[in-house]
Amino acid sequence: MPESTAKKPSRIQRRNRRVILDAALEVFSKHGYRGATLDQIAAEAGLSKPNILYYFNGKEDIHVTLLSQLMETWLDPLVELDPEGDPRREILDYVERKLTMSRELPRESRLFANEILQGAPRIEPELHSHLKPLFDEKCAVIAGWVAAGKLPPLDPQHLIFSIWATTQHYADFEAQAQILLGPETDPRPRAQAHLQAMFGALLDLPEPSANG
Amino acid sequence: MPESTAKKPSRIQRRNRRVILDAALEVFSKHGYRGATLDQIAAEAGLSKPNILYYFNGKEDIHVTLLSQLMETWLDPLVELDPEGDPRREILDYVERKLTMSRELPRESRLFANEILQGAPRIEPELHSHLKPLFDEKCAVIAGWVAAGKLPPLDPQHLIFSIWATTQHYADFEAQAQILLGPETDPRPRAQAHLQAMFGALLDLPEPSANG
DNA sequence: TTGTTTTTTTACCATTTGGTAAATCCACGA
DNA sequence: TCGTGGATTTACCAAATGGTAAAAAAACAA
Repeated sequence: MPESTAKKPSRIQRRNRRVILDAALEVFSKHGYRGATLDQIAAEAGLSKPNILYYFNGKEDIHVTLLSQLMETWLDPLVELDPEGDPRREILDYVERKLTMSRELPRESRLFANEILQGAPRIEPELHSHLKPLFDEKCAVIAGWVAAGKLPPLDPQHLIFSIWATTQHYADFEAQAQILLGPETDPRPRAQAHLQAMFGALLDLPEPSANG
Repeated sequence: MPESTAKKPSRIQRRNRRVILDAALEVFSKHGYRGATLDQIAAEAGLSKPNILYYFNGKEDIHVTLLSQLMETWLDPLVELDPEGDPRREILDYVERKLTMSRELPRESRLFANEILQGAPRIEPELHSHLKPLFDEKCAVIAGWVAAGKLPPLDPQHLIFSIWATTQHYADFEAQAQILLGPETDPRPRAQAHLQAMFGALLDLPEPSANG
């Protein structure tokens, strides 16, 4: 049992665990936790089912491992939001990073969406320990910008929700977008323009009046 | 078999089909299609499993029936967007209707989100026949407003996507919002203010300059 | 090469799950 | 009240699914 003891994992172990997690990401993100089967994951990974269970303690273990590993990547764009930077620039760049991520990591986005949709039963601890502190921290940063008059009055929490919702939408609801826009082209270039305009408008300070 | 022939459904049939569909909405929206079981639906409905299969041809039949019935309700807020109304007012009212719907019909929102996330396998025909024509029609309306100078230049398709994303977010990602904001209060009143400010800013016509 | 450890396969198992057949119950009109 | 058709339950089943035991194979250190 490679994972019970804390020994050094062999090359084969590292490779196969990676292969399994990648296959599981593919399958879980497409069918959700209960919709995914170990047989599908095994087929996708090119391994037998018992072999998969040699590397992981079970279906849930794979799922939790995936979500935990993903958390860091997932939060990274928000981590990069710099309290010292220009507020408007920082937020608009954050929007762009999140949109880029929805293009480059759509499976991860759908995996998270699936998990949250079902009430976050398996990832709730991670949300409390990782997401919430970061969220609170960055909300405070934005609130500070507002208080300093560098941004118009706005609600930091719901601003961030809006950024998450609008950017992840292009990964999570891709099937709908393809039906409505056609499957040919990636809608994200136009989405990028639209989102920059929308959040840009929200973040615009009113022209300081001459008599102020 | 009550549903094979097109006879008048009895009072019992109407009641039980309604009870089953409501139970199925509860279960499907919570666990997704494959995560939901007929036993769960039966328990929720207070009927036996074979009795459920007496009223519906199978699990998929229940799911498809649910989605089809929901489609009308779901599209209603967009149907009401009036080409003759004031553009800004119409769109902001649409945002409010969608947000209200995410509060009053969160199960429906999650049911759709689940289905789209998995690639819309069972609802795709409905999306083509119902959603797409309406979407195209209303995009044309908004594009007309833009062309008439009643709205600033904007992308109708992505505007609608943003409205969907931001409003449905409060139903679909409720678990996350509860962790980040606390489970006590409904975030939607503040969301309403935020979204009105955000879309309001986007829809604002620049003050016509004096020399223009 | 040989002995040992890690990895993989083969052959299963118990449970869950969607679904069915047939018997039974029950509402209701004549 | 009785008969009939609709409604419900009981007793199942076959397939799918998560998981295990143990043998076989491969990798590797000596």
